[in-house]
Amino acid sequence: MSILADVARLAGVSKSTASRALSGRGYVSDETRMRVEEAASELGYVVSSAAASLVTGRTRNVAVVIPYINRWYFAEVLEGIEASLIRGGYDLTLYRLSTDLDLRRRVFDYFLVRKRVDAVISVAIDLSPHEVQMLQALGKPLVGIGGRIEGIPTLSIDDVETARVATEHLLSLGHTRILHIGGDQHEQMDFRVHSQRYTGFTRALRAAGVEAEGAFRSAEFSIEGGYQVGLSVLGDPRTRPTAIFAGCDEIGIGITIAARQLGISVPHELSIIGIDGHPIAEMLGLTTLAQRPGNQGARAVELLLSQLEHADATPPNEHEVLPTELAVRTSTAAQR
Amino acid sequence: MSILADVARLAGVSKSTASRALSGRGYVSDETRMRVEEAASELGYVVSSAAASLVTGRTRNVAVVIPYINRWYFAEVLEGIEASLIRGGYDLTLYRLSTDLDLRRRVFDYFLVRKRVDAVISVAIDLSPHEVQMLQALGKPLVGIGGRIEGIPTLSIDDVETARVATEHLLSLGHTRILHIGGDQHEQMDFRVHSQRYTGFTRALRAAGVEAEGAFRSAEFSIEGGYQVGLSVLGDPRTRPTAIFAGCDEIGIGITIAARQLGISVPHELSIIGIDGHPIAEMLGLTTLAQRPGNQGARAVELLLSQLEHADATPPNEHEVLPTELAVRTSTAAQR
DNA sequence: CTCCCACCTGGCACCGGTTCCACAACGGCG
DNA sequence: CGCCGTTGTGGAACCGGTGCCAGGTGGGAG
Repeated sequence: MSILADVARLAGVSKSTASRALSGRGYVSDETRMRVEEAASELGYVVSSAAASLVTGRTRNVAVVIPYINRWYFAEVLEGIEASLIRGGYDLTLYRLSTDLDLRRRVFDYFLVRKRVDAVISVAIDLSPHEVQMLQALGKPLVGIGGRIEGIPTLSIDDVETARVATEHLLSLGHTRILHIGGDQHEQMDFRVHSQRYTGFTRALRAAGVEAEGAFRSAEFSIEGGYQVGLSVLGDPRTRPTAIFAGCDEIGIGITIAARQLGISVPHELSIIGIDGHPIAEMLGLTTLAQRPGNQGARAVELLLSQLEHADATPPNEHEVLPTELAVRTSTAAQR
Repeated sequence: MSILADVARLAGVSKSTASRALSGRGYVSDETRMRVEEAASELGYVVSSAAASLVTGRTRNVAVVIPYINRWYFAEVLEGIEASLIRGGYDLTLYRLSTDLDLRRRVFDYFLVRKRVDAVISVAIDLSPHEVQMLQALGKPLVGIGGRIEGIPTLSIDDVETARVATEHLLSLGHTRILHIGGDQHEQMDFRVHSQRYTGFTRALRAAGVEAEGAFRSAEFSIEGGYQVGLSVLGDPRTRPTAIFAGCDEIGIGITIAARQLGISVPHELSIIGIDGHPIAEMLGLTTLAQRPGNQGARAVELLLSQLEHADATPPNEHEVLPTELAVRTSTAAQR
């Protein structure tokens, strides 16, 4: 394991010149630079990032805190973040925060706070003012994905509006017996995504003069969750809705599978719409309001790096609303 | 941002005593330790991991290189790794290696090699001897998941045997027109998982005296991939197989959906078996050979940490075979 | 011709911990 | 009573880079 001093010696220059040559900062003649580079590659030299970050205070490492990995939306966001960071020469340190509050505290108090990371991206986690303040006190830029957080730049889709548009699509097809199968209001994710989508749903119904009472069933935010609730809800033809607005595509997919299993024809007997843009939704012809989680991740990195690269620019502590697009496929049709 | 010297001053002790008190190494009187701890928490002190790892040479950070995030098996492995690492007080730095060879080189040459990580877990990536040697030369313990790698401890299921058992299950039910829908042999993942499962398949057929010629179709390793190939393969009732061995549960799920769509009754007209233990497989009643990817990740961490914690123990450069368990559900039945 | 500036290089202090070593106090044992 | 081992503490040398500053060149402007 060779160190900078070895490289300098082999190249016949001083440590500082070797450092300049390799990092590209400051004046070095082309000839010297080449000699140093040669020496470095001959010795298989690589900088010690610990030493570098000790003196510069920068680690070129970004933390991502995220509640799930094995769910489509989160995995997509993560992939988007990872790809962008690596392209920018940054490492990505992953913290999965479960519902374990104790772990959450540990991650914040112990892991994030050590000067290991330059910045933090939090996905679908509603940071408390105290957590935000703590990270900001450390001078760490912070970007949130999935909902608003006071005082830091965040980005997300407009959940209320997206749900409203989805519901309106069903209403415009003449449906009035519409059921919303969404996430549990109590065990919801941090940003109240569930209740926001529910709000959009009821808002659309009310605007159309349709009764919202009893038009909601909760399900786990997964294909299995949608499937189970789908089976139970679609079983009785007398109480069966003519259209379902699923809180996410995974639920919608589960419902679709349940409907097929029960011999309920989609869209003739039942219309289904979801939110997300999941590839399986496309495969099944599920109408949806598509978002691009990968792009959200990439955008978050972009915001972060711009803060990191020129610290002068005051951070745009704004909430950025990302678009969703209605993709009408074959799971929704006019009410017969 | 307070540093150790501040804490020492506030506690009225020297830097070295403060360091000992906080790290728990060496002699410190209980009373002094308490004073130091108090001072530290009063100042909100946290160690600079850069400074610490500069002198100790340990970073308490493990790299994970993985080809996918948004696939069930990989996400499960990743979750298992993450949970175990955080419990052991280690950070996890994530590198997603796509098929981009250039990126792969960069990750190895540039990212992994900087003294940022203490160890590396490689998931479903067949490291070249050169890559192994490079990491070992840096003294970094290395564990592989998903297949054998010469010279380092690895763990995986026995793909050949698992596929053989799956096929045998179909054979034992009296099926002879069995199709294997698996991954593309050419575009396969690194460990030749696809060809190994194919080998197990043909081996079982041969042992039963069944012709293997033409009994294979390739699909993308995903639900959509299985669905598409399923549609094309199941369309013509005259050439339709009576049983399908899917290369993974995701393919099996896709085939199941395709079969339902075509009105083919499972298991009466078609038996389907997969490999993995995907939750949707369970939901659909898909018979499978279940593995526990999360446990594989946890086990890998265990191997790694034992190497890290007591460097004396020579690494057990062995391949550990993890079990798969036949879970017979409702997608397989005797040939009529 | 002088002055200034852009270019190039080396010396050295520093980042913030860890750890080795020296030293001191104290108790137990022969 | 002297010696030794255990315990407790402080001083100082690191770890391996970065970057400031000083010093030295050479060329163009005044």
